[in-house]
Amino acid sequence: MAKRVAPRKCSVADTLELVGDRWSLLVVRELSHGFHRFDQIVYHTGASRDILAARLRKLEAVGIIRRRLYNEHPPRYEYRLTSAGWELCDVLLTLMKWGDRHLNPDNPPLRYHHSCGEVLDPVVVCAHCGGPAVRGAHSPFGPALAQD
Amino acid sequence: MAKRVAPRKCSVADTLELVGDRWSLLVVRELSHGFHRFDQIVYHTGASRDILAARLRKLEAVGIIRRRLYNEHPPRYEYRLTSAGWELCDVLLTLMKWGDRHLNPDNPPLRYHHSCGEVLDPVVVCAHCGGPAVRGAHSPFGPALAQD
DNA sequence: CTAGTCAGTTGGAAATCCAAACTCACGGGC
DNA sequence: GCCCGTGAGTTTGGATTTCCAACTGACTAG
Repeated sequence: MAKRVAPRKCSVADTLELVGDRWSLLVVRELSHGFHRFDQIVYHTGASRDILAARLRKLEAVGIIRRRLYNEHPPRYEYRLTSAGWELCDVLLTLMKWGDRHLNPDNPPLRYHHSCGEVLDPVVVCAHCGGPAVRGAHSPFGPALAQD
Repeated sequence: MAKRVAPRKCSVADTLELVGDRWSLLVVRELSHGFHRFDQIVYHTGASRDILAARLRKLEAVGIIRRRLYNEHPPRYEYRLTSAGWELCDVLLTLMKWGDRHLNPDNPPLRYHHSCGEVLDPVVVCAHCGGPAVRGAHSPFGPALAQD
């Protein structure tokens, strides 16, 4: 009997397994902005405290954040992005750009200065030629497509 | 009495409101790969049929996909990305890249040829200077930060 | 006439989410 | 000593969402 479903094994799915919920990426956003404490993250994201506690555990378990004791007696922890966590900021930037274009076209709620002096306009390009990634991407290949 | 929470208004949060669940971005992935039909999407994503139906409605309502009748009697629909939907592929590429690096470092399950002839290596850069976006991004500004 | 296709819908159990209250260990003011 | 405030959680009880399998309805192929 044939399998009913065969979810495609792919890195997008694998990554979403870790951060594809309502709050995880917002946690990364807050940490990247320098808010490291539990109550600050609750305040700025709107997540409920129990869910946030669970997400912090999960993100720590998979190596996206690291818990740091900043006070003994009583033990108080704060959270920091690991290098893997910082790399998720690329994802945040593309999400932000999409939202700026399609949901807040008139005044983006948040922008960054870039080290070049301009306001950052993040684009995804091919590392080899510098051309737009999506428009030039074609003919996907790899094990994830073999199963069709 | 001070408000207990004040979720930051930002495009990342707004975008996640639309696609920040377990299945929506996988739907976009499948559509971008040329799978447009309900059963194909069920098969390749693993989403349950009722949830998928609900997500397709939502994605259509917000303008990420478009429903197209391809057969009358019985009415059969297929789904296509709108231009806004295609732009989400940038998000998929950054998610894929992160997953390739951190979850599937040995053999990425999926790659793309790029129009330049190389295998696509997507990077997020500043549109003005071409430098890495994240490393050079600093001093965020805008209404989303005013509330702190 | 039977089996298969296909885009959903339905029903019920299981998991998850949420807001608010509570806990525990402190520090400070009086 | 006693009360209040801070801060990172945990508990609670109820609402919501998700999951899964089975079902529907209108066809088509053999």
